[in-house]
Amino acid sequence: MIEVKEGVTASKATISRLPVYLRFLRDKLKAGDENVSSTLIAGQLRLNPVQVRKDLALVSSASGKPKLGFKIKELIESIESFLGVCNTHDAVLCGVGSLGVTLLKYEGFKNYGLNIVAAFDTNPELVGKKINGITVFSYNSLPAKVKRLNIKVGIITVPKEAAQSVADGMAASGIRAIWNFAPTHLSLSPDIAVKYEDLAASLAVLSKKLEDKLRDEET
Amino acid sequence: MIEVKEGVTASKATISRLPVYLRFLRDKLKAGDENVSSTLIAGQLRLNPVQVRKDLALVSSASGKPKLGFKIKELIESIESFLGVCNTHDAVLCGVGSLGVTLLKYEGFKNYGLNIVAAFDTNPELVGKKINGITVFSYNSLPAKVKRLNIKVGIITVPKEAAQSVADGMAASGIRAIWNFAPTHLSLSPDIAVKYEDLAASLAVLSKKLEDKLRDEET
DNA sequence: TAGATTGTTAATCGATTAACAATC
DNA sequence: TAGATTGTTAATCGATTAACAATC
Repeated sequence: MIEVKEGVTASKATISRLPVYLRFLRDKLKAGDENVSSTLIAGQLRLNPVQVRKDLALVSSASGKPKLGFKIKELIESIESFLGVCNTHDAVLCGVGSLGVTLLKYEGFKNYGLNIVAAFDTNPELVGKKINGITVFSYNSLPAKVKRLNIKVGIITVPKEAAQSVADGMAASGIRAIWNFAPTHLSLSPDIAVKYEDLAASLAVLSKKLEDKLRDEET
Repeated sequence: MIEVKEGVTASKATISRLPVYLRFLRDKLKAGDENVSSTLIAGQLRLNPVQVRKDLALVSSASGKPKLGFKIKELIESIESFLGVCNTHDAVLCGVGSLGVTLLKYEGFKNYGLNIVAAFDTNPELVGKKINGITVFSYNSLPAKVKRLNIKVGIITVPKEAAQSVADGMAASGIRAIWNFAPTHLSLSPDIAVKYEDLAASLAVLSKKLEDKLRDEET
C-alpha cells in the first residue's frame, strides 16, 4: 500500500514536473515495463537524475531499490494521489468560441482532476447547446450557478476585451482560481489565484531556445 | 532613437515576463498614458519593482527618470525589438483539428514574431482548404516544403499517438524548434529546441495555488 | 525643497547539481 | 563480488529581494 504524503509543500517547479513524470510513467507501464530508474527517467526527459529522485521522494513514500529502480505502478499511484489530493475541482468555462470548444472537448483534464460542469456564453445561439456533454448556459446565469454549485475554478476563453469583466464576475460569485486563456492581464484581488496560459510568453521562450541552439552552432 | 541591445542573454524567467510587460504597456499607451514607473508596473502585475527595473534595463537602453518613470513608447519599442530580434520566424503547423484550427485563427502570433506559412494534415478532406489564409497541405508534402522554404519552427497539434512520428519527420526535414501541444513527451536530438504547451502542468500549478489560498484562509 | 523613483551593489532565497556512502 | 542505483548532505548556481545613494 502506498502512503500518500499530505500537506507536503512541493515547489512550483516540482509541481509542474509531476504531470510530466506521470505521463511518462503511464506510457512505460503501457509498454509493459515494471520498473524504472531515476537515471532512465532523467535521460529521457532531459532532467538531472538527482532532481528526479528528489521530486519523487517528495510525493511518494515508495522507495527505490538500488540497481532496480522504482516500481512504476507505485510511482503512478503516488503522483496521481498527490495531484488528486491537491486537485479534483469542478470548474466552469466562459467563452464558447474556437478555443473554448477545444477545451470543452479535451478529455485529458479528468485525468488531472479537473471537471468542467458548465459553460457560459453571451451568444443566444450557443445557449442550450451541448458540447461533449457540457451544456452552454447564458452568461447571465453564471453567478447563480457558480454560487449554487459552490464552484471554485473558472476558465476564461473570451476575447481579451471581455476578460476583465468576466473575471470580476467570477470573483464576485465566489470563484477562487482563474485559468485565463485570454491574452490580457487581469487585475484581481490577491485572494484569487490566477494562472495565465500565455502563448506569447511560451513562444518567446521557444524562440529564445531556438536562437541559443542556432548560436551554439556557429561557434 | 532607442538602441536595441543585441546579444544580451536574458534569463528564461525574464524572457517570459517580457511579453507580459509588452501587453501591459500597449494597454497603457492605448489608454493615453505617456509615462509609467516600475513601481506601477510591479503593483499591477504583482511583481517586485526591482525585478521590473532589472528586466527593463536588460532589454532597453531607455533610462527612466526619477519621479517620472519610463516613457512607455520607448519601452514598447525596446521590448518589441528585443523579442523581434530573437524571433521573427516562419513556421509550419501540423494537425488541423480543433486546436490546430484555433491556433491558425489566432492573430496574436504576428505581434510576437511568428508567421505560420503552411498547415499539414493527413485527412484528404482538409487538404486544399484555407484557414485564415493559410493553406492546408497533405502531410506527405511536409518535408519538401519545409526544406524548400528553410523553415525552422514546427507546431504540433496532432493527437498524442502521432506526435512522436510528426516530430521525427519535422526534425528530419530541418526543423530546429518544436512547439508541442500534444500531451506527450517527445524524444528528440538535443539539437532540437522543444517547448511543451502542457495544460496538465499548468492545471497542476493553478490547483496548487488554489490550495495555498484556501489553506491560508483557514489559518 | 521634499519625496518618489531610479539604478546598482550586496544579501537572501530557493532550486539545481555534485559528491558519496549505503545497498541491492 | 562488482556495479548500478538509491538517498542524503554539502556546494553551487541563478534568480529574487533588500538596502541605499543618486537624482529629477
